Amino acid sequence: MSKKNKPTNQKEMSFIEKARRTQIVECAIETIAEIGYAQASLGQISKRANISKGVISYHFANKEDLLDQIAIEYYMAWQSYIAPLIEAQKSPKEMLRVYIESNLTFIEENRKHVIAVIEVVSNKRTSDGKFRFASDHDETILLPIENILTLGMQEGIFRKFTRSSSRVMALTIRNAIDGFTLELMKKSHLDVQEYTRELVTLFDKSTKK
Amino acid sequence: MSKKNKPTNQKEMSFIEKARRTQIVECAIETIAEIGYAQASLGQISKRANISKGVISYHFANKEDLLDQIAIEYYMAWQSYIAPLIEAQKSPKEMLRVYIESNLTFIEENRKHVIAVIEVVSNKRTSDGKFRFASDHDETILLPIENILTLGMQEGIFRKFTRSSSRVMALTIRNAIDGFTLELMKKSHLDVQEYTRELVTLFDKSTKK
Amino acid sequence: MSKKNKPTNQKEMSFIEKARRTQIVECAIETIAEIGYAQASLGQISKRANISKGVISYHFANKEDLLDQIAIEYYMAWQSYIAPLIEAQKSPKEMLRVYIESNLTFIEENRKHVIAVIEVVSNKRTSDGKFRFASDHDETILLPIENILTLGMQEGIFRKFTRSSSRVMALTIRNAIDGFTLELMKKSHLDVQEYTRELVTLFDKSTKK
Amino acid sequence: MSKKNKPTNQKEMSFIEKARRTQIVECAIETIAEIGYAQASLGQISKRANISKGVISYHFANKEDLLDQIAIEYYMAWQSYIAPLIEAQKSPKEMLRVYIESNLTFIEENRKHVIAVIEVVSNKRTSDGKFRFASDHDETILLPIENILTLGMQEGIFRKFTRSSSRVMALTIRNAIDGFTLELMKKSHLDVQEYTRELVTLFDKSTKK
DNA sequence: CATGAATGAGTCTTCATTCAT
DNA sequence: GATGAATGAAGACTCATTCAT
Repeated sequence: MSKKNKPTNQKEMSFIEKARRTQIVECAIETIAEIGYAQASLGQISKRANISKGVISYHFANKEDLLDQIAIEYYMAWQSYIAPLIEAQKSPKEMLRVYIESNLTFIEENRKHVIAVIEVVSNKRTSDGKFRFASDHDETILLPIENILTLGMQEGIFRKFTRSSSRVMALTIRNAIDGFTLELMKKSHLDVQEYTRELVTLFDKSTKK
Repeated sequence: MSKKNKPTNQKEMSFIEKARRTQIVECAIETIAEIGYAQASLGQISKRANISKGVISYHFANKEDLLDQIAIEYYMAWQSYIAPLIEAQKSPKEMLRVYIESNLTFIEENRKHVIAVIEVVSNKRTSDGKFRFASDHDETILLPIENILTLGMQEGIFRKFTRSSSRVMALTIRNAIDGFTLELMKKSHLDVQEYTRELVTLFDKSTKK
Repeated sequence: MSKKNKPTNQKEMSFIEKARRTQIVECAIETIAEIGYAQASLGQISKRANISKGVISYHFANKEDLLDQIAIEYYMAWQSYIAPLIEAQKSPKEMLRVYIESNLTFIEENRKHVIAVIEVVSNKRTSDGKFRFASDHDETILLPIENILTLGMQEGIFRKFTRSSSRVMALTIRNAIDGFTLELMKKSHLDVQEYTRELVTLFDKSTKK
Repeated sequence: MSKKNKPTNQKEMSFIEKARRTQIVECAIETIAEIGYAQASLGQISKRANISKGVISYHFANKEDLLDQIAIEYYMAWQSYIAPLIEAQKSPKEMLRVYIESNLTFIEENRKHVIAVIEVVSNKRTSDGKFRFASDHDETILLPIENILTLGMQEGIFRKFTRSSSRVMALTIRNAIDGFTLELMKKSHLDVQEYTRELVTLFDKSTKK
């Protein structure tokens, strides 16, 4: 069955098929993290995977399909790691702290994957030059943060946020987290604990009443 | 005389030479901003400049040279716009406010250039896969912010910052500013005034004693 | 036992084997007729047959073997449809009329198969670039027509034909019939009755004394 | 200037550009005639032209553009050879004779080109599997023949033709001529004079009153 | 100075074929 | 018998770079 028509339909995939795809995606992540998006050709990826170039084409409709998968898998792993930790918190303040902590922990433990996702996402444009993922990002990434802010405001713990100011706040938090990834790329011996503590303090202060 | 040996030595360039280079750099910026780093081939750039592909090769040692120039020119323009405004301020608090304000203003007025620089910098790696600009970034971009923070701390206006916490603070401020660019790419009708106000408030609170 | 050694030896084939081959050949015909010779990969054919690509390789020595089979089966079906109708005629004039009529009828009823055969035959070359089927064509396709012409000449019904002129006549008749197929491909609503009548008239006149 | 936007706009082409294109088109013709449409890759063509593969891509937007050019150039050469000869004739009967004669002569003198055109045209399909050139063919190739037939009928020299019967007649004439090309491919020592004479006789009889 | 032309390495993709299960 | 998986060669096309004019 061709992958052309249902590239992401995992329901009908055999176990071995899923394993292969996962392996290839992992190699793609490794490759992008190591040599960068621009240099990460299918040839480079297949070389690292010790497979023939054709295997990738066999399991993925095209390069875009493979690259998308990197983002999709990452998002799912991220989601299932972060969400329960947040939900376990009672106060918005704790939620925000845990959001920052868990994100940084997740990033540290999945360095290469995060790097690869960032490269893929930031290089992804539609044929008319517009960015893809733009609208997705707001709904799936920012909204949860904004919800925490709104909750904190309603409970009287956080300062007052308008629509627009909670959006800027959420963006800044997210940018701080994403920026941490880049910092981690440059300095692999970064003290994550400390970085986390500082960010928590910073946003604790900036959200306080 | 070929540019091979002295690609960035502007001293010996004739006026016409400089003009040509500037024109090409501008077209490169335009091109990258419009269609993205990956699609911005020398062919595309020369097409937008209405010149032959060879001209670029004549004036720049290679593509990398051209791309670097985008970052260099941007940094210089940025520097000469921001620096005097900061220096005109008396208190660290005002400096920080002006830093944020002037950066956002500068970005809004140079959208395409900023976008291009971000694409170039984030895709630039050395042949062994490491990021270039990494060390530059700390000294030229972060240090000035850290200096403001240190000053504010010494004057007793800002809270206490350790080496590491002022670094995280500076990074977060910078990430907020850079992130604003991306937001501006996605939503061109963004209210810059408002965004600026929110960021100033946010970092005012987070640096306060 | 692999088909490698006796790809066309139908004697030793089991019933199921024959059925499978027939099914695959039919799908190949369908595919070529629909998307053209160049696009008709084994993948496309197997997709239409709802079988795996490997099955084709299992039942046919190679792609060429499968393609040849299309021509062979067609020729046999054509032969057994046409021959008895011709033989049932008494006069050469009637034979010619029936030849034309029966060919056009056969073509109309086997559109896809004819199209596929034409595509296969016209794209088939030996490794040194020469056409295959070239010599076959003369003996199996043209000779029967020439025989009718000779007969008609001997009986004094047709005009005089030399070796060479009966060959040209036969070729022209055959070209008219094959050309009808192409016309049918372009205009599926062609009035076959009418087309037949015109051709019969045309060649009736051109063979008359 | 990219060939993408104006692949066939010959007005703006320099002399040297036209020469190169012509040379490449000629090599493409040679290649297709020799090894067939399916085997005629850009690599094969460039090899025969003793140029790098990239040169073809430089001068033609894509393979289709090159292949189309073969047909276009042929049609123009054919047109300018045939048309004046026909127009010089006074009676429809002579026109038909000259049409057949000049076509066969032209084909003999441009064997390879004709072969290439036939292969290109017969393999050309749109993305949905339909033939291209189909509608063109009727207007540019068949109409002129039909006009001769109509004229002959009006002058009382030819037998009566309805819309549909003149179409079939024209098709048959054209098929005879195109079929001659295939015959010439198979038997290069064909006596063209004789073939021509036979065809003229054949269609003379079949159009007579 | 500028250009058009050419190159050749490299990109993604397709495909006939093989093979272990 | 049948299949999914894998291969590797070949395909068209892109592009940074070089060079003669």
